Amino acid sequence: MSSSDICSASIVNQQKVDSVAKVLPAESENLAMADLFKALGDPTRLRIVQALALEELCVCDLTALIDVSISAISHQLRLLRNLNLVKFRKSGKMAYYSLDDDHVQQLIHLAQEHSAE
Amino acid sequence: MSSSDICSASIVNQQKVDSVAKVLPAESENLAMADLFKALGDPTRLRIVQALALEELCVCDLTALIDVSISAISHQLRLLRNLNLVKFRKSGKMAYYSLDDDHVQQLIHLAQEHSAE
DNA sequence: CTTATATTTGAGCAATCGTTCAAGTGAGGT
DNA sequence: ACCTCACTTGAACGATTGCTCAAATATAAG
Repeated sequence: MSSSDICSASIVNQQKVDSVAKVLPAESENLAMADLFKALGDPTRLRIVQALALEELCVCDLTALIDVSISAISHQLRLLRNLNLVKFRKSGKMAYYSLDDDHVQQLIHLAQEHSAE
Repeated sequence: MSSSDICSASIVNQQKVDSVAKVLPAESENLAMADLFKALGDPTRLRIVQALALEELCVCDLTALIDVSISAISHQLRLLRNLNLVKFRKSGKMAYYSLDDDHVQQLIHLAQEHSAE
């Protein structure tokens, strides 16, 4: 994008833009927030998180609950783990997953209110 | 996925799974919630929403604020408009955009708290 | 009417995503 | 030891995404 593609300076309210730019979160924080929303932005992952918000479940239980392959569930659980949204404990052959973040339930609750409009 | 891919019934806690399945939101609601999160899950769109949460801005202002082409901003604004997250008014040649949802600011606030951990 | 400016739109393209399949790991059971 | 079961992982695939470019629209001004 070259500067000539930007609207003429007289039209852009530079003062307004500057004051907003000053308050916006830093780039790194913006990316981190987007990653969180992106994680919840897939129906399969959202279902996983919704389920784990209710009870600790093993991969097997989640597969029975969500109509997708065991492998797909496991892949998505790894992604959620990497974002620290989900934690797990091993017991024998099983892996029991549960939520690892207090904010997630509130986020889901708010989203539910929005889509109920 | 065939049924033989699912863990043996004796291991899956069917009672637990059933009770969770009963409480989970319907498929359509799940998709709507995922769409909301997905909209906020892109750094460009998140920046747009963050900026509009502070002030009403025109496409031009947003372009000056976010380093991406006018066209890209406009495309993303249409997506946000379709989800009723953003509204706009026309005044002459300009289009002034602003937030159209009260929950969005709360969502962003929660996400900020999460990523601050 | 012609020109300039702000925005929208459609096509095309590289990059990312979510899935399945097949192979691998690791803890029990026989 | 062997086999089974729960789960993980890597590769490969089609589908979706977000961008740019070019053309279209619309309003204002000369």
